[in-house]
Amino acid sequence: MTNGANLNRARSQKSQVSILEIAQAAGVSPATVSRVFNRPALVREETRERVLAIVAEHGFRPNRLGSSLRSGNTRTLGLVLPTLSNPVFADCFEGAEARAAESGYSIMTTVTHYDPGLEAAAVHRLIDHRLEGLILTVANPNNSPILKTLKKRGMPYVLAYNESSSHPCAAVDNRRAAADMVTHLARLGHRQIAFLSGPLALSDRARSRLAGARQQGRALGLPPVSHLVTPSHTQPDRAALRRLMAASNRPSALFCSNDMLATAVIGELKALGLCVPADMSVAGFDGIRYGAYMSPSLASVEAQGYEIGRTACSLLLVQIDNGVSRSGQVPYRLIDGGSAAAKRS
Amino acid sequence: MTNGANLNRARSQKSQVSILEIAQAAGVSPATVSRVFNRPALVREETRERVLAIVAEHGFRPNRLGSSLRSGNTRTLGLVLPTLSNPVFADCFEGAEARAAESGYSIMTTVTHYDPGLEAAAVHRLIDHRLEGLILTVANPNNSPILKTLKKRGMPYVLAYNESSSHPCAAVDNRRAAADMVTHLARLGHRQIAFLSGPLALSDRARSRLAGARQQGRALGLPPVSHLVTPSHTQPDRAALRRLMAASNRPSALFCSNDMLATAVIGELKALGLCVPADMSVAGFDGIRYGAYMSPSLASVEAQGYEIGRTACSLLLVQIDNGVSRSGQVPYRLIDGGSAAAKRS
DNA sequence: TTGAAAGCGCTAACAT
DNA sequence: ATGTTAGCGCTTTCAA
Repeated sequence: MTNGANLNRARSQKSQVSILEIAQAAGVSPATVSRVFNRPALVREETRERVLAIVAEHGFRPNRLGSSLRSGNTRTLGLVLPTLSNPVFADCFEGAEARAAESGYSIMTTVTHYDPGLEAAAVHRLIDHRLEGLILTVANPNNSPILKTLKKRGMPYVLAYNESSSHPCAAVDNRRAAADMVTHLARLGHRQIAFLSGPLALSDRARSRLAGARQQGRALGLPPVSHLVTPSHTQPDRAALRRLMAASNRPSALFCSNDMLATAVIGELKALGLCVPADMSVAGFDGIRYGAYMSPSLASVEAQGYEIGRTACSLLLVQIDNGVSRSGQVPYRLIDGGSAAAKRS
Repeated sequence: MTNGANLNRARSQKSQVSILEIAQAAGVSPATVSRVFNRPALVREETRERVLAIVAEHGFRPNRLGSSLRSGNTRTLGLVLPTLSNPVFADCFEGAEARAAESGYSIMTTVTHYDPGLEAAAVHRLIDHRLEGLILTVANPNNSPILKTLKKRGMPYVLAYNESSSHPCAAVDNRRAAADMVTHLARLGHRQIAFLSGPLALSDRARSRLAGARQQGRALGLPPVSHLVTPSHTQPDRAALRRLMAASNRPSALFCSNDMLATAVIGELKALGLCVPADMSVAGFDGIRYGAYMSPSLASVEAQGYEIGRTACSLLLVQIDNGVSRSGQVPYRLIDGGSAAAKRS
């Protein structure tokens, strides 16, 4: 450990070219070198070129730490997501990162695995790096200690996927989207529809989608949409699923709160010897690309993660720049996949 | 913009509790407060508690920028991957992040979309943040300007997925794994095997896998394994695929360099009216979880991304600590999926 | 066990 | 158009 520290010091001494050495070599003041990087227009072209020549010669790059400490901006954003294993969040990362890079920002990412305890620790680890803002998906925006902390610290943030009227966010209209899916299932002749999800306390998206599904069920005069809670957000509870299938008023369509769950449900149903969609229609939510390659292809609601990430990042950058915090709604689209088909008697 | 800058200043003034204010409030020197955070054992318990009380009262967290600038360590690692849309890389992120968090490190991630031009720019954006080390997947480690830069700067790094004898890396043995898949296909009765991939120049994994496949083909006395190059690493070239299928010595098995490509190939074959595996066996590489849910399930080689990420991060942390750079091999496992079945005549 | 003082690399006022 | 100076928040000798 001591040894390691020594090595580190040795290493960093090598790269001890600071703005000062560049200034001396170019025969100018450090301030001028700084200007060359930050306000090149203020420097006479000749001087600028002389400085840049020296800079190139040394392979010099200004140390952001010094700059950040002095000027207060780190050009770094934080991204806090439940997981990247779910492609919809991976896409969100890509959208956010692409937008951030366009404005010269880098992104520090962390995942919470839907664990509110981890959420807090992870966010603190990020905040300590003095990020300029945060994009995050929380369990529940109405009761999130983290959001309170951020507000108190005056740290700009935008929610992604979470919908909220009291916080800036980038999301799809989950209620309406879920309602549309129910309408779709009803058109296919389904009346007994069950909604499957993980614990609602850990995902307000699941809650909104369930609410939208139930509301639309009522509006269409269907029997109440039942709700099956599985411990995990991505894996169905085998026993519960079996009970559901054995019930007398067994549903003819399962609407799953996300595509990973829907995919796993289809797998389980097959394992139970049932055929999708002949014995049971299944629909998901998110529109992950793999859904299209499955057979039958997955019926779902496409909520483009890339656009959510990109929008959230744009909103965040505006907020950092102006202090104006707005929300944005991202469009969705029903995917008419083969996993949800006309009901057979 | 000016307005925005003012707002920013107003915001940051609020959080102007520095170690100095804490020191004054606790009646100690700033050095002591610093010790409470970094070497608590050196501080008398009573003093420590007094300081911690004040710290808690103010919700104070030390500014890492100051600390990093002074001490030289940012507790931040960089991660450079081709894309996170491919679940195998998303898993890699999760493995690396989990390991990093265990040691108090945060991760800055960027994606290159297999574009060597982007690669360089992205890495420079990261380096400027004075990361302590980098985990990266490059197009070709033997001829990568970035790796040269890193070496020159003395920045610790570990390759993920890339195999190399001259750079530290965490990867599976791609040649052997591909050879094993060819053996598997041969056992199923296939003799004419084609290998599909994107441009080899952009992925040394594809190159190693092709080499392993060809070598094993020869060893088993099969006809030469042909190679079909598609412009994208994840999407097959429809026309080329059609030509391949129409050829007189048409292969009976397609070995794709990764699962995303394999998935898309299966989709295309279906679109051509062909049945997998009856008309054509298809195998992939990576072992993404969705493969198990497809029907037929995807034959593949599982190379756990999570483990690759985790291993790479462990190796990197050792390197940062000791200066000792080692490589690690991650095990793989053949997945006997239904998409590759016994050859029918 | 604690404090005083210097300075990490940079930029922003202010001065010229 | 450029230089001078001070200091961002912290840690690290060195001294007491």
